[in-house]
Amino acid sequence: MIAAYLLSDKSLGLKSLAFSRLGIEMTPITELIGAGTKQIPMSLVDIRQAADYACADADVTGQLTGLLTDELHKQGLWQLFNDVEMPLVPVLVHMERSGIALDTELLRQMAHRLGEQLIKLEAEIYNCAGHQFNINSSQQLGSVLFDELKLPTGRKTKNGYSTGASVLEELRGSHEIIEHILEYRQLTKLKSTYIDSLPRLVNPKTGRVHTSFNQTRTATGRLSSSDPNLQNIPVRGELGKEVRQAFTAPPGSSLLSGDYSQIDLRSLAHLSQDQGLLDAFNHDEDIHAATASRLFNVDTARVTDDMRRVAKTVNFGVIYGMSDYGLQQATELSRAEAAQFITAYFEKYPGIKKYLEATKQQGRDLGYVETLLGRRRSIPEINSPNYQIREAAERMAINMPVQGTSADIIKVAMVRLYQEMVKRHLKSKMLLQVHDELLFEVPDDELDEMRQLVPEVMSTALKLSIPLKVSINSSRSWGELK
DNA sequence: GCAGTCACG
DNA sequence: ACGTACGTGACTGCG
Repeated sequence: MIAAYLLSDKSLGLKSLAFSRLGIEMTPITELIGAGTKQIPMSLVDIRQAADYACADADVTGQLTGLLTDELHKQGLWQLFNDVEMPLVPVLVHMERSGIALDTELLRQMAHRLGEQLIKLEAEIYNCAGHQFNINSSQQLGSVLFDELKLPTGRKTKNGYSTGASVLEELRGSHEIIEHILEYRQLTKLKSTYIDSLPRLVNPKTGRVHTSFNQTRTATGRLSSSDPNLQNIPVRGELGKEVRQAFTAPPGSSLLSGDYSQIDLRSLAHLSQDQGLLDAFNHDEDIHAATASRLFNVDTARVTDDMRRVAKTVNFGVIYGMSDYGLQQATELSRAEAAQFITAYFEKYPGIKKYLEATKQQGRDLGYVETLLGRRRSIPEINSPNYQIREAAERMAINMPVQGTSADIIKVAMVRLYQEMVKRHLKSKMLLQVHDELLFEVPDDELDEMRQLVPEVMSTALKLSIPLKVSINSSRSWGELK
């Protein structure tokens, strides 16, 4: 763990660490195949040889421990490692081993229904095009839309026309085929990635779906989830919610979720100490409405839905280092209006502007940026002479401390909650983490206690300059949680 | 194995 | 003048 954590790049495994830190060359187990060699799966290796390799692994890991521990101390990262990341390991083990129950019958019904719908959609698309083609091929689709049907071309990719959803959205109304394609894309995505795949992944021994939570994979300190990814289960739209309904609690229990409200903007408020943002959260205001009121110079009560929508986009955009062009693309605004809104935003929140500038400056001076708990991201390209590379690096530098501080917070909450649940001998299980949400399986007789415990621990995980607000919901399925 | 696309926060 | 919002993972097509 210590080696993997310090150098989280996935290409830097034990083998390369052994070489760079200890000068030890570790040879993989290979066999000769023709002219080259091929790695043999461990399951097929002779047991004596496997033992030697296992001992070498343990030996090298032991030798690395001292070196890397020193380095963590020198970089001020020991506390984060020792008090957060290491205690998180058994929590993630528990979550992975627990798995989550899946209503495969519901998914099979959906698969059948969507299959029939897709056949009809295909026919309509072929009819519009005048011939059959592979709708899943963006190359073929681009040729149908832009060469044959002569629709106005938008962005291009390196291999041809872009046919992404944002391009198609702008073509909506110009031809009947566009809407069919958008629907086709949505249905095939959900069907192939979730509805058809998930039932195959139910473990026959446990009858549940078990993900892997990757602790050393991201540049910001977030977790990721893979095989299957349970952090990107659909939620938007009717169909999305229906997929989520297939994630269920067994009889006699419920699923319970604790969600941080606006955690990234709260992280930003704390990091920047911007007075306006702090005040808004301290008064528990609707943050997007509060921003709208400032941007449009109207009372909060007179903020319209449209004004709030723009403010929400700007609030998120700021966390990502958005440009006027980016804001224009994401809204109905013109480029000039978008630029005006960004200027206005920083005038109304001067603390945020100062903070973002200081963060970029730290990146330039030290070569890295950091979160509330000192987690670092190296930003070597922030001094690049190439405008494009440098700007991209600045956006990473702006975003990482915010996203990473939120990750710090929820990780601490997970460790504390798990330890408290063990201490109280609760049978409830922590199942999933989705960046600002924790999902639990809770026996009926523990529901009252967990509904109190989860928000209590989540909201006090770290003490910030503003309250951490947590919403709590329980239901028989993930899709019915609101 | 990469490119394009799209699901999530 | 440049290209254009951060972080992920999975699926399909294609060479």
